[in-house]
Amino acid sequence: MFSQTVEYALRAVVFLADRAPTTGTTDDIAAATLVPKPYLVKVLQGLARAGIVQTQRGVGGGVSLVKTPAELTILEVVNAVEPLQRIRTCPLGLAAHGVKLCPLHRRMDEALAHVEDAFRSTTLAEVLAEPTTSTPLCNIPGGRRG
Amino acid sequence: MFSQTVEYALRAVVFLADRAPTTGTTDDIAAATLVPKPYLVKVLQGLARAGIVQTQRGVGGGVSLVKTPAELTILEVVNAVEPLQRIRTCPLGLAAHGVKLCPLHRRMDEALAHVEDAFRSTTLAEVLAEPTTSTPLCNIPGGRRG
DNA sequence: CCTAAACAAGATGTCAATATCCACTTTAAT
DNA sequence: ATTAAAGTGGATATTGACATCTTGTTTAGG
Repeated sequence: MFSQTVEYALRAVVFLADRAPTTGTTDDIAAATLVPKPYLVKVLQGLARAGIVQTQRGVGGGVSLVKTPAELTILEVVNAVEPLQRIRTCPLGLAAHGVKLCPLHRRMDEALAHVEDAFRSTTLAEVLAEPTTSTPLCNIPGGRRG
Repeated sequence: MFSQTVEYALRAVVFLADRAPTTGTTDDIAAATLVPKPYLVKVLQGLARAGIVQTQRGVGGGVSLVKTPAELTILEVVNAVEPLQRIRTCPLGLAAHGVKLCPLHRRMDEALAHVEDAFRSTTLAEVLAEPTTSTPLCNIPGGRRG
């Protein structure tokens, strides 16, 4: 349902949010998130182009969030790497049929809308602040759950 | 978000539900749903294996629903061709971390759960019965909306 | 200036989803 | 029996997501 790339982007952003406003190197992020580093680099470049993260080259450089975790929503991250595609016109694409969705596609789009809403109303800070009773599940060295 | 195959399967099933319990040939279905026929055939074979549709070979044969539209849910169709994959363990896959999800993946899974619930609680009959004020958007010749 | 750390970017490889093609089997009707 | 409609199943493109490789650019610090 959610692509690998979205999953990877979210992991990276959660990691960065956890140590915000400090920067992390791509090596740090790859190690913590278990994302293949060469691919992680591409994902991070996409996040940088979208203005989600900023990068600093050279010795002591790294990647950091542009916004604070409290200002950044899951939806922004998802849309940065792979825009959540709502159904806006009937996929059958019959021009004569106008823009209103048939009942089937209206239902499917409603499901998408729910996901979109849930993601829009959740900030990274909320994700990090959530009380967790279980053992750590995100591999953040030294993090609250790691 | 939803694959092409799921979209195609749903179109085909909606078409069949609209003319249930009459059968339709793959040519009929392909023409109405605008699904490439050779691929539609594969999708229908999957639906047949999953027990969603039944097929009849030979002259006068075709495809029809096994259940009535009132008994068949969108979720059954979706799961038949591409099971909706809930997140059951943290994708980081760290064995030592048990089975409870971290806050990030719990949120993602909640979104999936909402989609699953919406699909489970919607029958094909409900989709077809829905009042529609717009021009027809599913290309069902002679159908209520076509 | 020189070096090593660290990100950038384009080229390439891999694989599964999507889509098509073709030879075969089943079946109703004549 | 013969024929033509109609589904079956395996082999074969095609495409884009996922992943990797290699070379280049930026930058802090000595």
